[in-house]
Amino acid sequence: MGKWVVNSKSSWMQALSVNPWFGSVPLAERRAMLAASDVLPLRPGEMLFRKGDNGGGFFAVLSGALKVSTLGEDGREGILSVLEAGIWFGETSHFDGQARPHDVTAVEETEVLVIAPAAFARLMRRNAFAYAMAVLMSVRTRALYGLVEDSMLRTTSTRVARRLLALTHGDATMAPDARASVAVSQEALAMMLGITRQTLSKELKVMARAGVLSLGYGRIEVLSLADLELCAALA
Amino acid sequence: MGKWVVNSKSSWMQALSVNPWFGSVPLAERRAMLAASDVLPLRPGEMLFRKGDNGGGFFAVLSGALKVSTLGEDGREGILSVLEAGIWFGETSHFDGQARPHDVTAVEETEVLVIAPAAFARLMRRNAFAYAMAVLMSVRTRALYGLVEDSMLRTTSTRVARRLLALTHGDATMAPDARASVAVSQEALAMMLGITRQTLSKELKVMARAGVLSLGYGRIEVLSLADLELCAALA
DNA sequence: TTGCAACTGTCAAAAAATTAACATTCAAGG
DNA sequence: CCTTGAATGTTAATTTTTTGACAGTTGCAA
Repeated sequence: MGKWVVNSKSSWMQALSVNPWFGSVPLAERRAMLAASDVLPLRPGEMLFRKGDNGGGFFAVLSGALKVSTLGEDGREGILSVLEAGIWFGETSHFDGQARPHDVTAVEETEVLVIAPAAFARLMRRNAFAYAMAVLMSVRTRALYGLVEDSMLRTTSTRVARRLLALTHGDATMAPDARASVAVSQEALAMMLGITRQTLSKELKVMARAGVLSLGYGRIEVLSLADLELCAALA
Repeated sequence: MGKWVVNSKSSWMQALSVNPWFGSVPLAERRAMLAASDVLPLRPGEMLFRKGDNGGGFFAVLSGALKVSTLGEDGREGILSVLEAGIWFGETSHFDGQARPHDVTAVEETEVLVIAPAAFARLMRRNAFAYAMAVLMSVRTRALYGLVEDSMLRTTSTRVARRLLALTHGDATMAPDARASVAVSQEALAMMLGITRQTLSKELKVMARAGVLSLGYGRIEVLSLADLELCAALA
């Protein structure tokens, strides 16, 4: 393995370790993970895997972004989450042996780190890695419970605010600091919430008029994080 | 440890092993789990833990049933799942160190097996146990993804059919064979779906008129499992 | 710079769910 | 056997969301 490969792998270590989960994994395991991984480039629109595919690879986003989505019988698309740099995903199928539950598609020029099933199985024999995987899944589980709760007992406006808040924090399993501007179309945000663009537009307008947000073309600026948190908390 | 305790622990082994997940855990781990556990009896309405509680115990239902629920800000209650004999639960908080995300309440006379946090941590040092926990969580994750998808891109009638189907199969993480009769009030079922009793009643009536179900007092009979599966599949 | 595709804003009609109210039916205990 | 609390059945009015339609904007690329 040449110098350059080693160099780039150590720079991934830095970049990936900003993710709180990966950063909390013991260094020895992190090194073992990177040693077992390959890089896969994806063009915008290219699918990493499809719903129903078999095989238990485990992935991390090095750069770019992907969407996790499913198509309903009627053709409507639901976006379950957006995977950004630093996020690890795809472990579920390895453990339960079932097919992949959704489509995962690059939404821009993207590089993905791949740990092949055999390498993953080998890593799982290390107790610290197995523990780390359990921790990763517990975080995912909690996030999913949140989504289920949202749909069961929160109003549309609250759910909009909560989802926006999640996007400012980087969404998905884990990620750090908040950003003021979210690059997402209203169409896409509506798909994440399982509502129509028109309904979302109306809710966003209300918050914009209240001075919480500013709406742009394909992006939403958060003017007051505190106010947004208030919107997310009240109903 | 006296003869009777040992006897009852071995009978639990039998009873608990009908759960596909627990049954698939290596026997040595199962024995270690039971050796590390205690029994906790609960009266109807008694809470095992509350949303916000701290501590990472791990539990199994020996007999009876519990509900997993949360109260919205407005006081409406959402039932996330029903835990019946053989189901293991409560592992999430152990791994992410966060507070319990919901209330868990006995709905009838219930016995719960408890593995205390310290014992759980000890078990986690065994690789086979850690692997088993990862498998358990992967199943839970998949079930949760299903719920999220349902709320995003399925019609109410389909969701009713799917939830009923889940109940006939024992619901929750895992459980075996289908039963023809589900002992649940329409009120409770509506709470599981996040809809009102009236809306549910209307949907059930439609299916009853179609000969798929028969509605009783506090129970729903599935007349044709095949037809119910059809209802669950079409929209 | 012009054309175009993608995105946002808005409206009205239709569909769906909630709220509130009330009658009826069931089953368990006295 | 009868009372009573709990559960179901049903309706009308209201609210919310969807559907479908169309005009106005934006940003990119020819």
